[in-house]
Amino acid sequence: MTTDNATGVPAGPGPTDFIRQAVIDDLKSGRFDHVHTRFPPEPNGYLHIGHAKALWIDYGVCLDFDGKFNLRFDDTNPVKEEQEYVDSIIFDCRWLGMDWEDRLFFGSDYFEQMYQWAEQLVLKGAAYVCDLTGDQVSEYRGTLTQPGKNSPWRDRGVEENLDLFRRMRAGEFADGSRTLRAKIDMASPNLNLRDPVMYRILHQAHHRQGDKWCIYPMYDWAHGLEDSIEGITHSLCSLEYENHRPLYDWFLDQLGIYHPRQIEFARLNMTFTVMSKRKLLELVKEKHVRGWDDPRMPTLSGLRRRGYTPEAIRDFCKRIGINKYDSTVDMGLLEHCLREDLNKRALRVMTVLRPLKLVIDNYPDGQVEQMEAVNNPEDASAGTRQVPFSKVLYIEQDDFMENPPRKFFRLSPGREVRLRYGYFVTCTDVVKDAAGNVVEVRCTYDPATRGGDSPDGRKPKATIHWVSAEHARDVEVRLYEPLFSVPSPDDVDEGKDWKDNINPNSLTVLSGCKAEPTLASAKAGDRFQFERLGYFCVDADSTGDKLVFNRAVGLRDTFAKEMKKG
RNA sequence: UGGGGAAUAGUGUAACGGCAGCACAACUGACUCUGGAUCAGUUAGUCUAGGUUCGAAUCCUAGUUCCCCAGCCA
Repeated sequence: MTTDNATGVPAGPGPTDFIRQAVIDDLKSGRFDHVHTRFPPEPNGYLHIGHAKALWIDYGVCLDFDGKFNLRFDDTNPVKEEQEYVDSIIFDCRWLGMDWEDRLFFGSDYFEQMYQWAEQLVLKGAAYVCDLTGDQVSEYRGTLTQPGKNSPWRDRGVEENLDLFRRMRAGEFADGSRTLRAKIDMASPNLNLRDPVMYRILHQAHHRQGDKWCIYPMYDWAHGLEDSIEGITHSLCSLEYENHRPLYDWFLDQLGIYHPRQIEFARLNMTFTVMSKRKLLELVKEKHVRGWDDPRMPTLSGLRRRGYTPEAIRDFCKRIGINKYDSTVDMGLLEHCLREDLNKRALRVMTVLRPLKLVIDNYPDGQVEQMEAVNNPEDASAGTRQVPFSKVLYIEQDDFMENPPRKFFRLSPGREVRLRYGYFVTCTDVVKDAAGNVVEVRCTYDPATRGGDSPDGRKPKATIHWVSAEHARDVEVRLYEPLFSVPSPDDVDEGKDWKDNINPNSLTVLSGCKAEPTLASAKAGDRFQFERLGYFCVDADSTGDKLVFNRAVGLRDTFAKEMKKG
């Protein structure tokens, strides 16, 4: 971050996006003398990676300008909102590293103040009670190209409006029978300004306010007031609210109260997933996934369970930038961020996913040697560990081919490879079952290559991982592919819908995987690199005697790419 | 056919009238006890047409395309 010496205004790190530029302008012009942002989730679903982007913008701007940041629930609709969501959102925000100090707020806590302000608008003739039904309201609203017409109740007297509004609050009227509306302009080309509803009647208990209210404020009325009450300077939100900004401003101006500035940015889209809470809810409810925290979900809880780190997600948010047009970020970028983070931090361990028995004929029966293995080649301080080696091992089925193609460097009859941190072994024979499948590989080893180096400088073309059969721990491994089989699940032909694009093979469960004994002490949430395979995270389904791993992301695999090319 | 926004390599972004740069992806090669990591390199872009200017991604005009708005959702 650089500082403009003339004004003392911090200019933000690196390139300045249009939001930070606007903040700088406001600080310079004196419109605001400090920065205070907020993240205003509605507790009607779990946070996803798109929220992480918004969170990072809100919180990041606060950080860059040495300001303050509030976490505020926009809980104005009791029909959809639940405490479960409040709890998960708070947890996710903390996990991502957000700090709101003691400023955790709920829009619903301001209901009384909002009500008083509404009476004020009624008193000055800027709001009225309307008896139109829902259908009538939309009929009177007009269309995109035709102006609306005034409600017959638009010119009620102030006294009558006040009386009716108070009786709405008192619970005298049925749901949907009346609304409080702002008196603006039924002919406005901006439909949001055609006498928008401020309050609707909803005899519904609120997750936080209980039965205290039976009228609930609409978003447009409530949001600016919440921002104003909290002294927010910059109210950052997504693009679809651009059309609402005139209304945001109108309410604040009518009331003559503190007036924050709303600035809009584009929400995040990502390939191979969907990002609407409605669709994510549908995936959960219809059991296409196991829950909001299914590792295939783009929710923060899903990503966490999958093995994502908050650092990787924050890095991703920094890299994608901020803009005002629709764009779709490549899922590969998120994966890259995780690999980059975990490469530096994850302990390496050897696990065989699809075991193939390898017997070393000339290795003494019953002998066990402890081989020293490096825990993290990227971090010397991670140290080393001992891995048991013996006559019977498991190797990866993919690491052996009886009739290898040209570019296959791994084990095949007559060929020598290095067993990582072990010995060089040469395949001498194979054992097949009745169906002709290779079920066992026979080898000889070179005792002079202990630890993986040959005194004569011989260098095998491949190094493969292994686990000692006698010492192996059986584990379950869950492999994930994208939840959708196409990059843009929402692009569908007539008659099809986004759910037709669900990838039927998004989950592969492998049981009987063989892990080195080091893993015995792993706890849920621990992340490892399984050498040559990828990064894996211990799932919460693990029990004392059975470990379950999720593959967070595979290692880059240039061999697989080569094979694909043929 | 109203109003509000927006267009830069395959993708995501930077350049604020002065050499179109970065990242991801892809592709080469080097190195490697992970076909990982790392390192070096290559490919590839200003929506279109005019105009202003010594000079335009940037300013102006016209057009094209895309997104948002007709909830008593947020």
